[in-house]
Amino acid sequence: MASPSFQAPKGTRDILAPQSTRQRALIDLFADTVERASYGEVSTPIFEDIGVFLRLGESTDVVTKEMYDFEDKDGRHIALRPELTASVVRAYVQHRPALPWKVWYEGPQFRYEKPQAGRFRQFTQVGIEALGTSDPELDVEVIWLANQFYERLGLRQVSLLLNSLGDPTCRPAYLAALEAYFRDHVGDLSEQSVLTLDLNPLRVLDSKRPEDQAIIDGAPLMVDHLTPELAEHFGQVRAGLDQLGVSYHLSPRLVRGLDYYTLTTFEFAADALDSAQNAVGGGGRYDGLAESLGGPPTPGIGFALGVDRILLACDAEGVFDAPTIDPEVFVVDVSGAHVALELTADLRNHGIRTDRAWDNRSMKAQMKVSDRSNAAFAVIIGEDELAADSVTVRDLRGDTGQQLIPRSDLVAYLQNQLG
RNA sequence: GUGGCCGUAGCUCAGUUAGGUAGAGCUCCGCGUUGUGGUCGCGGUUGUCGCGGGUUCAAAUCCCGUCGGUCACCCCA
Repeated sequence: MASPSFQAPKGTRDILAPQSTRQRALIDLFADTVERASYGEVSTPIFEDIGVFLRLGESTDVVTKEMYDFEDKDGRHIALRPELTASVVRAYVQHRPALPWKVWYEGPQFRYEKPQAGRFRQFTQVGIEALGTSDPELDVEVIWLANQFYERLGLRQVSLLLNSLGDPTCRPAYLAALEAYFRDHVGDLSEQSVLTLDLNPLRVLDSKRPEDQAIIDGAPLMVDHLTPELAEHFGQVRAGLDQLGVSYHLSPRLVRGLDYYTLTTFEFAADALDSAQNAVGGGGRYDGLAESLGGPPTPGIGFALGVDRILLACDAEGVFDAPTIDPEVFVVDVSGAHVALELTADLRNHGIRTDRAWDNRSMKAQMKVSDRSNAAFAVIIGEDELAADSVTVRDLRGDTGQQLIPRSDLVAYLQNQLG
């Protein structure tokens, strides 16, 4: 070990196979799920003008404490994206695609947090956003898609929490009532929650401190303060979910971390995870966001799902194994004539996953490596085979033994054997 | 950001309580087969004991700092 020794920065990880293969398979499954519903992929920059993210809210840690921001060489104030909804809405405002605009995304995001299980400084999310209609059936489609994705992964212990957060016509009155209530009980609240109360009374509802629970349980609820129109919207969302057989728990104290959310709000919790970070997805409406980013008033709804946490949940439930990338065939060449070079190329060109040994090692050593590769067959070339323009194919898994195959028949023979 | 626990070979870990110049299993490499793996037997390689200071005749072991991991709060996906 030489003097400078480096490791991946705090809160970041190198993801090696088979985990990387598994993550890609998860993203492929997500893409398949949402592309069936006509969501197209959108790919936005990993960094943005910091102003894009400042619209997310002044009372959220994601914006105030956790952004990676810096000035570039021309003095632009840049931030690594801490989430993707703002970037997508920025792209919408910039390009003005036809409405409704339905998109999906995947990619890394960055938050300067203290790492713990299921929480990283660089983490991957997949998600969708749909802009351009307030139709409650769109809310249902969005929630159903997330639910569908969890089901296709094989997860069974994911529960959906549902709430409505109102909108600017009715939330201020509710916030005033909520704050007044907490002020009346400020002596019994935890110190943390008193601080939170000054920033955003709504977020006090999210406290997990035991001493706050009794007070939170008695707090006024947003759902009781919705305007008739919004109550109707929420009712239609619930009716739609019922119609599709999507089960959910009404969670009148559910709030979200980012300030842009309105109306329908939801979160998915992995019950198989016993850690504190068991939220594997969340989302909702954000009907004012496009306007705040300089666009026309445009309703929108979407969700983001945490890939790392979903994979932890898959581990906990023992589902969604990594697909294999083991070779089907392993080439052992002791001919001294560099046959492996063209043989592997030939097999790969015919779509057969093929690996080989290196360094001119002994046959014994090469056979050992071929066994370890999990390949089904070893293709062996020595001097005898070379002279006969043939190869020996050895069955490494079954009991077929081995046989001499003419070189010209090899591909067909293997394709037949491999099914 | 606050607090608890942890950091020894590639991996999993013992050794830390009562300081005395580093161990096990697995992996890996070779041999037992002169062209054949998986089982078995034999032999072998690998560590600045996370890093930096300090105490001591002597530190993996005690002290301080630091980096990293982990758990809870917080935050959130």
